[in-house]
Order: sequence, then C-alpha cells, then structure tokens
Amino acid sequence: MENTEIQTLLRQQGLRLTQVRQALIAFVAGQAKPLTANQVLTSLQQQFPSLHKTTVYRELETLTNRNILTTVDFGDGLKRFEQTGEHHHHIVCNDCQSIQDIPIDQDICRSQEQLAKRHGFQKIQHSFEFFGLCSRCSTT
Amino acid sequence: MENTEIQTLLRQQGLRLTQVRQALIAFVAGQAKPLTANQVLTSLQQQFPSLHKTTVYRELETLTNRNILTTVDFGDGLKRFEQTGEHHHHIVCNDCQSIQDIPIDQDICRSQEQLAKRHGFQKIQHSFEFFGLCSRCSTT
DNA sequence: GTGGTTGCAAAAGGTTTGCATCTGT
DNA sequence: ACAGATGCAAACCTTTTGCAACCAC
Repeated sequence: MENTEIQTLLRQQGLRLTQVRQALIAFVAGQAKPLTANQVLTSLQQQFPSLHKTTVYRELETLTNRNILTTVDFGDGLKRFEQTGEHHHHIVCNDCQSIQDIPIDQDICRSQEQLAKRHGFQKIQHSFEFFGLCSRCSTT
Repeated sequence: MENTEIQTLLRQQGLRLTQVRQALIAFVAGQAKPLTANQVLTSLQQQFPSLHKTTVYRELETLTNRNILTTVDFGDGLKRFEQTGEHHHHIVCNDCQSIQDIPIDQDICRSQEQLAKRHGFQKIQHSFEFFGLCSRCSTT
C-alpha cells in the first residue's frame, strides 16, 4: 500500500498518523502471507529499535477492529494478520510452515454459508484452510 | 462408548487400562461437542479429585496420536478434542459459544483437496468451520 | 520388577492489562 | 491541552517439561 493511501485510510478511520502505525500497515500489506505478532515486531524493530511487543499487539488489534487487517488462524495457537482484501484461503506445509494461497471456489463458500443460515445462524463467517506437505518437503 | 469397547480399544493400542484414561475416553466420547483440556479436567475432577491438568494434557495428546481423539480448532487459541469419527464440521456462536454440527457436503471437501494436490501438496487435511450468531443470540 | 502413568512444580510461549510518559492534532 | 499512542513491568492463560512417586501388567 502506498504512503498516501495509508494516510487517507487512517484519517478516514480517525486514527493518528503515527510513524509506527504507518510502518506497520505498510509492512503487513506488503507481505504475501499472514504474519504473527512476533514476526511483525521483529521486522519493525529494525526501523524502530524501541518498539515494544505490547504496541504491536495493540496495533494489530486496533487495525483488525477497523477492518484494515484480517486475522487468519492455522490452528497452531498463533494469531496471524494480513491486509483485508478479497476473501481467500491458504494451504500450509506441516513441515516447513510455508504458506500458499489456494483458489477455492467462492461459490462453494457461499453455498455452504447458506446452509449454515438454515441452522438459524446470522452474520456467518467461516474459516477454510488446508494443511499438508509441500512438494519440497514431501520429496525429501 | 461402552466400557468393554474402550478396554478393547486400549488393549489394541497397547495402552494401559488406567481409571483416568478410561473415564476420560468415556467422557469425551459421550459429549456431542469438542471439549477443551480445561473442560475435561473440571469434569473429571469430580470423579478424581487429585487429577492434575498435566495428566489431562498428556492423555489428550496420547489419545490424539493414537487417533482415538481428533483435535478441532475454532481459532480462539484453545485446542478442542472430540472422539474420532466421521469427518464433519461445526458452526460456533460468536456470542454464547454454542456449537452445532453442520452437514457440509463431503464432495466439496474432497474436490477442494484435489485442488490442493495440484499445488504439489501431499497428505492434505483441512479445517472448515463456521462462525456466526445462533438464533437465540441474534434475536435478543 | 519394569515401564508406562500420574502429580507436582516450574517453565515456556503468546497475549493482555495497568499505569506513567510521550506525542499527534 | 487533551486524547490517543507508546514503553515497561507484570500478570494471565494455556500448554509443556523435568522429575520423583506410583500403579498396571
């Protein structure tokens, strides 16, 4: 995401344009894969040596609440964050933990959410993630 | 699951027929919904007051490794366990945390796993869980 | 008796909270 | 100046590990 784009977004949301916040958004948005709080912290500390993990956790939460970021869960007890965008799914290697996007049919997700509605639920979301051994890890 | 059934299963697996182990399997198998370690602990402590959380965690891991139990993840940082059985999916209320099974089309899961294979992955598994507001929570 | 199982204490790892200080507006 | 943002310490919660005591076989 461009700097000016980020700044516009933050002003829209009534959030202050702090250095850390802008850098954090730019960094997460620039990654192809969802990141853990710790990955964000470690990377940003190169630019902001005094950056504290608390700030990162709070910032990630704030931006998720504002729907600027989205959380992804791979069932390993860690929260991951990525820029909010088109709904999509991932496949994660159980060995090397590499992550790829996978083009799940959108209709499938929609039809299954309809099914969920028939169970009386509203405001339905879902998680649909895949796990396995990537080509590199399954050959060695 | 019946007592004799559990005992046969454990002998097959070369696991000892301890009181705690048998009670734990019977309890988890008797629940309609996946349980957290803490839920299992709290319940079994009525029968075994000295039961320690470490034992529960270790037992749940052992039984999962032997494929007697299966883990389920709802993305809240807790591991849940249920009796291994037919592959199925859940819908969880974001408000009251109630859980229902949801009859997702098995073909859909299979076809999407085929798709994942085309990404070079092997031994593919998936998680496909739904979240929303149940009928009770969405009306109030 | 032997090795698997258990209880206890402690640690590990990720995340959250309280509070004082700082900073963007 | 004021409310929001930050750093720090400590707490919190779930889960794991090391070790001695115990129990099923």
